[in-house]
Amino acid sequence: MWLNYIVNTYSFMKEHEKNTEQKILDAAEDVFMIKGMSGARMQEIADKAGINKALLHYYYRTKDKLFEKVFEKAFKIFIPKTLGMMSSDKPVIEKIEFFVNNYISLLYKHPFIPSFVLSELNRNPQILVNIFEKNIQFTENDILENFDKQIKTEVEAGILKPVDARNLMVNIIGMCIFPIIGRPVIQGVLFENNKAKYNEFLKQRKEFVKEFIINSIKA
Amino acid sequence: MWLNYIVNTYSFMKEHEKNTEQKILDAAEDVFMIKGMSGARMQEIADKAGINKALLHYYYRTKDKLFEKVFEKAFKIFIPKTLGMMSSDKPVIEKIEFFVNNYISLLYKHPFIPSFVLSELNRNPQILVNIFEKNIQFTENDILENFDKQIKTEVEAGILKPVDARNLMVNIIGMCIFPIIGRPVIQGVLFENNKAKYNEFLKQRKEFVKEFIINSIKA
DNA sequence: ATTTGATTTAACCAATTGGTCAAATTTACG
DNA sequence: CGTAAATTTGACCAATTGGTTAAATCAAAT
Repeated sequence: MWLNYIVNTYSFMKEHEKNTEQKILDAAEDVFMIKGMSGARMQEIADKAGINKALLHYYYRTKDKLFEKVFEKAFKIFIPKTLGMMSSDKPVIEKIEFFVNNYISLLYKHPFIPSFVLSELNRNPQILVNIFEKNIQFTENDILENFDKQIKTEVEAGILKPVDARNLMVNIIGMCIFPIIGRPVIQGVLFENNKAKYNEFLKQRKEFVKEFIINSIKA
Repeated sequence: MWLNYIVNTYSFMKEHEKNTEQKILDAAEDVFMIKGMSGARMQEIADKAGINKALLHYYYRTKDKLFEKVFEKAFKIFIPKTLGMMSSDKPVIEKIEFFVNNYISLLYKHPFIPSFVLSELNRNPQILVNIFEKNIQFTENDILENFDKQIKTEVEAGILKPVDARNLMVNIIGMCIFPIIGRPVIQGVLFENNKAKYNEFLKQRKEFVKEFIINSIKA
């Protein structure tokens, strides 16, 4: 359709109106996210995109290249946003409240990404190195260093108990991410496989986690 | 070798002394754990076990049956032990200290199981239902209910702040498990991909996590 | 209308994969 | 020993998989 180049500019367009490249990427995301790299089939991606398998290879030459695109997109949704949530000049407690709110919302919006990214990364940690090489200057170390100093300042000001920044970060992310990654186990073992109960559980997590952290580190 | 049935009884035996069935199971564990169900190759398992591929199918008829055995073993190492650590009549704080110590040790001993189990479970949650059907009466609900009551008692006794048992469990497990599941990201982003620094980090986690939890829930 | 370049398709291919089978070898046992 | 059962092997197969190719279609500029 010759109108494509106009229509494609807008996000309210429906499936058949998108250009092929985007349709492929969306389909690939769906399939890779659930089946993983080795479980995904090029034919299934083609079917879901409503195109021919040869066309898939016309746009993204190999499975690996397509996978790389999908993985990198998923990875970039999380890591930079995660670190971004930590960089502001709010006091630590407020920063943590902000972080937990936004991070859990992000997880709720993309529930399949964490399991996908972490399991593929466990299977092939080399992917990370490639991403690092491509995106030369990640400022994550500055952010961490900054957070560390801020904590120390507030400890001396008598606002916080002494606490290691890295350990704290791992605690926070672990508490947020585990209910998502471990959904099948949690829903099965803790909630008798009741989907509604699990969702209800998720809804009250934000408040519980925030209170739990603050109780622990407030002086 | 006709001595096999004697030799195999003991655990100090070397690879070539084990019986074929066990050699296969060990090899399958190695391969499935790292490559996952769809990434694993029967040929690789056979090679690693030092046997013929046909022999693999002689002992475990299909890939699915072999996978099921490996998965169930991995799953059973964690879930029952995890719940077991919660069932004692120690006071809550002591119970949590005991749990964190033992759970992190367990994770340290089997670092590939959590990622393997959770990612396969995310890809096919049905597996859980099958396991539940096989092992009819899991007593996890009693244990949870018990833990909940115990907390309420200690809250009324002024020992603990009010805290929901399920949320607390998810927090504890999340904090313990995330450093293992997220190893590539943590090592890469937090520790400049330095293996030694990551290991050092793991070593001090027990103390940090215990203190973090207790600080949070102690009245 | 013709040409040019980008897009799309159907048919095909070589390699891999899970799985089988009949024959050979080894083990257990009378 | 001899023989029956269990174990092990090499050769093989059908299906699947990622990927290719040449031809067809389409959009747009001359």
